[in-house]
Amino acid sequence: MSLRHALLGLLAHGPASGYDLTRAFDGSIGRYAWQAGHSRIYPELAKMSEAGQVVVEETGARGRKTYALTEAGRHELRRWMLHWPEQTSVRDETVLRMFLVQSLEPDDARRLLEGIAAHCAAEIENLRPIMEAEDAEHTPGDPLPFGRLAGEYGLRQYEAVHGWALWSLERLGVAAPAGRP
Amino acid sequence: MSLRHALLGLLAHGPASGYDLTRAFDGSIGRYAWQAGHSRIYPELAKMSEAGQVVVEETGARGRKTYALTEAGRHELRRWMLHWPEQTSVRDETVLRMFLVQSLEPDDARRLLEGIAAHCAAEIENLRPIMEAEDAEHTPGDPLPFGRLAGEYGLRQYEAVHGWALWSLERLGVAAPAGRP
DNA sequence: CCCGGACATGTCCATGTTGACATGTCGTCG
DNA sequence: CGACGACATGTCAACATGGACATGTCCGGG
Repeated sequence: MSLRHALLGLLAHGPASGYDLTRAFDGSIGRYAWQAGHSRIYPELAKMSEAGQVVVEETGARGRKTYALTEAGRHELRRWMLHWPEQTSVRDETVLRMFLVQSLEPDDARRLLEGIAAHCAAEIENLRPIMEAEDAEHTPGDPLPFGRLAGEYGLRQYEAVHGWALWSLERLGVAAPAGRP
Repeated sequence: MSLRHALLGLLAHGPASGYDLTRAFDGSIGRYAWQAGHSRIYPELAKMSEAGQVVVEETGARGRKTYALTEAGRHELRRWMLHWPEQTSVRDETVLRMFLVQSLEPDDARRLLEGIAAHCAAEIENLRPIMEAEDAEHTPGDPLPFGRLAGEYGLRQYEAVHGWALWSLERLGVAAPAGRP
């Protein structure tokens, strides 16, 4: 049921077409939070329209339909954001792999953790300059660029995983290539 | 397709029945990594058995079937663990909410972030003593208890989210209850 | 000895999701 | 002016999933 809320949330910062929303899911939201292809987005927008949560604000060239939130839609988004259920839905392949590291032979585990650490380090190198550039352009007092919080979240996530991988290597007792007694 | 790998990974540290595996999913793996109920687990075990990745090692009381990994199963688990696809499957309601914080009115966003920070702080309070107790019991040199790495991951995750929520409150300019000029 | 709760396995259906198929338009570059 | 790539929307079949339904067993306490 969360696809609907993802769409409501994306529409909250301005009207968009199904195509625009599809591209949004190609970005970090699809990478870290929730995946969706156009084949689910178009029918869901239609259902949301039926439910009165969005309206077709404008019909443009090539059949483009620009959707906008209604009051009901905004209300439903707010309700969902502020009302967290006890158990939320999670399905994350990456985290699953981390839970299962200990099912590997120590040698494989070491290689995997080293790979994770390297990958995180690379992503951090990649993300940090983007965030810093965004902050440099930003006038204090202005609203933050949409996605700035999400970007920071991603960065801190990578830092946490990086730290975890290094800690795990040490705890597995295979991280001392320089050799200790 | 990852349910299969979750089951293979759980079976890697010892034979278990469908019932045992169901209970494993009630724990932290189901909370942070991958959810599954018994209605999916039993059929999946049957299919895995057909595929030769597991075998019924023992049939006990009450129709209990204890499954064990085969060589093929272990091989498939290893393949999956070491071979990461470019795009992994993610669907996380909590992260989605974090991505959409900026779609709320500033006042709602503040309340939400404060709630997140408080929740994380509570979970950290809860988890840290468990980890410390486990470490105190642990003899250096022995293999780590299964799940120790996962627990550490959860702890660091909460710490990261906690830090992010506080940072976000500050960046939104609503975090100075003591008042600055 | 009987009852309740934990143990234990399964099926079924409505809904959610993925990937392939299908169709057509607009703008631009050669 | 023709081809190509990006824009744009949709459907459908196969598969995954979650929750309800269904069934039966073992064990300990009253």
